[in-house]
Amino acid sequence: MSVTVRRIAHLDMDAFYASVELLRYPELRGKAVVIGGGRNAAPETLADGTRRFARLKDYAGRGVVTTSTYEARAFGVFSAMGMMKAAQLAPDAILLPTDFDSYRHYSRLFKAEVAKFTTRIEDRGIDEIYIDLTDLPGGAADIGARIKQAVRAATGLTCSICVAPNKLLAKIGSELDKPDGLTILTPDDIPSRIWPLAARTINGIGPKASERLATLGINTVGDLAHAAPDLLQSNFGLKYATWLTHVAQGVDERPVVVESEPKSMSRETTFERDLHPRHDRPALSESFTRLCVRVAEDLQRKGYVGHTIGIKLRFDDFSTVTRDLTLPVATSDGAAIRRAATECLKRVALSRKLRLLGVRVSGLSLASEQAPPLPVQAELPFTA
DNA sequence: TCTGGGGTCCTAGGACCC
DNA sequence: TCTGGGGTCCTAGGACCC
Repeated sequence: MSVTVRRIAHLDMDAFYASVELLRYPELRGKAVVIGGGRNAAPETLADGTRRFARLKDYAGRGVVTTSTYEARAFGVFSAMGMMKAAQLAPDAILLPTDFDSYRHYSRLFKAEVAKFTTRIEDRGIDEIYIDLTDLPGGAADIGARIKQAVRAATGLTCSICVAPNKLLAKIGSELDKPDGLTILTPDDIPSRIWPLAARTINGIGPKASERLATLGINTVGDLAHAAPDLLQSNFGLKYATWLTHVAQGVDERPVVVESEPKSMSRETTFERDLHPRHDRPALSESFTRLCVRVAEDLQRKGYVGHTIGIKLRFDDFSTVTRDLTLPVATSDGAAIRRAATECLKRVALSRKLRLLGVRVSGLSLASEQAPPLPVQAELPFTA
């Protein structure tokens, strides 16, 4: 019996959004730069051709940091942090608005470059991919170096790559030598390079699970590797406990998934101020319609219909509720989505101000593969 | 000066069907 | 007259990821 050892790479662009912005504004290289917030953060070009940038301390609003440069991270400013909190830590950091069109452009560029090596690529979002190198000739370090070089030549951007026997280890490894890293991990490296890391660094162990683990005295991956299976099972359930045991040993059999279909599409918005369900009804109603229209446009543009319509509400105390309704026929029509979403809305007690409103369509299928509508069934009379 | 927006997957109870 | 079991769909919530 022979088992093929896979060679899986994880490629992660370094501080991706911030790095794209530095291509456009090279004068910001070496400075603390934070990406986030809205239109008003756009730099202004002065009469002498120099640009004036907004500062983090000028920001007011409810946004979060999307990305920051390594210089800004030195101040403790990281992704997902509230902008107002970030402004306290680094008031003089440069603030730039997010420009998703640019990031998508560079995302396509780097993925196209990697696709010249192999099409065995799993898309993991705008700035990272898994690559199955198993069938490529040559050494892992050599292939990794050539991919990095190609990405850099095509985009001017650096990335970090790890080649490992599976996705779990490759993902962890790509963080180990960031930025511009190239890491090779083998099973022999697990005790020395993986076990010292915080359990939280494993993809799938989030804030809740790591906190729970900490109460059990499990802080590192090594602690997890040596934990009693019974202890894990009684705290996390059989399925998650089994998974924890495997990942601590570096075991992960998940394949690189090259193609997948979307399961849901949604649009949501956080209001600049909390809205009162009655007093602000016109504004809420307009926002609600707009979300339905936008999600309908998304579906139509991508050629999907969905048969479950859902809403999401977040209240001023940050509590969140969802409601959904499954329709007999899948749709991508804005008015139909709005009608179903309105039915969902009727099932929520609106006793608090609203912070967020969202609309989601799930149970997607390709519009082109839809069954033709059923003929209208003649109503059968009751027979005596 | 708390906490975005777009997703996936899992769990769990109840309805409903065979 | 006392209580099957398996399967799937629907709904709500939550953890987690980028």
